[in-house]
Amino acid sequence: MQESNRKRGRSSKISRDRILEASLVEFAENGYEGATTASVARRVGVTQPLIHYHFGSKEALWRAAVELAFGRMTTVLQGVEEDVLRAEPRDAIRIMARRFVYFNARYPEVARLIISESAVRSPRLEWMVDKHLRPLIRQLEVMFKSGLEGGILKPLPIQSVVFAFLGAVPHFFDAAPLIDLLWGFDPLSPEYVEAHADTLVEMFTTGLFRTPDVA
Amino acid sequence: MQESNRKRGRSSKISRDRILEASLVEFAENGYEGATTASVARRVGVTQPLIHYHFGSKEALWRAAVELAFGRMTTVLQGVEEDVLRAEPRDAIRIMARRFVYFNARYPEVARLIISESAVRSPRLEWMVDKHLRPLIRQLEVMFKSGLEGGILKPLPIQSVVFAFLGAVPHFFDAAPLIDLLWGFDPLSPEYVEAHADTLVEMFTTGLFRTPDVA
DNA sequence: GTCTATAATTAGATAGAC
DNA sequence: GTCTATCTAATTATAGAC
Repeated sequence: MQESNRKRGRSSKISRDRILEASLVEFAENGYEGATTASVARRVGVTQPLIHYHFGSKEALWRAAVELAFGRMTTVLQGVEEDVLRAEPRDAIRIMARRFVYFNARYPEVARLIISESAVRSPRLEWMVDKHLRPLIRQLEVMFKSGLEGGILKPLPIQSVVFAFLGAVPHFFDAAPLIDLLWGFDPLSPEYVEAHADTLVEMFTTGLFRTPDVA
Repeated sequence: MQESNRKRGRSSKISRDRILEASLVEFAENGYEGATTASVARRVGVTQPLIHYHFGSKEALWRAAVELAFGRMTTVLQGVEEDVLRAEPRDAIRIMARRFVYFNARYPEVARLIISESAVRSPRLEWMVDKHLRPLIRQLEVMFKSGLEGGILKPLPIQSVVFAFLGAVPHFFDAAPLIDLLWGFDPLSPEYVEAHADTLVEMFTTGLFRTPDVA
């Protein structure tokens, strides 16, 4: 730990980290094309060329931000697996879902960063999928299949289930400004995070209908 | 109807419409900041100043694209209401959900355009919410409440339910390039649209678990 | 490691010819 | 209604001082 000059506007030992952190938010909010290195620099309080000193190019900065995002996500997912082993299968799935909700509440930029790149086929998307997303999804598929074989989950196409979940969970958190305008509350505050976790678990496990209503 | 010179690369009576249509896709794919008027012009095959002739500014073009998007959405939602009146309540909800899936498969840009603006509070977002989104959400709330009072739906917080649904449905379609990279199929093709509708209706009404499993 | 200065490119927007 | 030409501001990136 080097105790030095921080919070002085300009100059700081840890400015590389702060640039990286700010870039994650910037890329998540505006997408790759919409993000600017000048805006990242302004968030941190440094000059724009400093970003090139630390990262070389805008694209390299974006890659570093993606690494940071997926690093956080896999950390959380690995923590989940231990709990899963100890729990009754149905509860294991509930625990996993809740963890994913908490993760997205804590780091709403991560899912948003991924989603912002996913509508256009680009070398960036291909790199992100090959290096980070595909392995993660394969892991999810394994867990889903064991749920199927254990007779716990209905035989539904995993691709639809996965994308429904990946769409449903983070949207509540990364649309915080929209939710504030519509209803005047902050979805990132603890009570709403908890409520969203409860609601999603209920919805995805046993549905919205009161009576089972088997067709 | 003026029958004139179309499909000639440059010059066309209906180029205003084609610019508008292309801008909707451009804004949806890249977000407002990431979108460029030059790119819209290139999509259509006209020059960039022509956009300013027809729409005045980039922001006015964006507003026109939003009007187009919400016009399509409300058209579909009004069509739903007639069916709803004729159907058994539980089926009415299923029909509505299916329609929303079909709509998003047909026009994946609409939801994406909304979502791309919803992470940052801006005058644009405020305008979109006041003029278009709030009325639509209020309509949804009315339907949700009647489902509650009819004893059909579980008493869950509507905000979480709405955003889960608004996140889950379109993501499968606007992430088509990502899905192609992961699994090699096109979610916009009819069989996958149908499968996604089936899966979402099943998930949101009676859940993913095979046995009801009431806690 | 961080700055100032600046080059090269691209953005949104206007003027004016056809 | 559409184009060419062009202005100004903003963008990524580099050079060089401290």
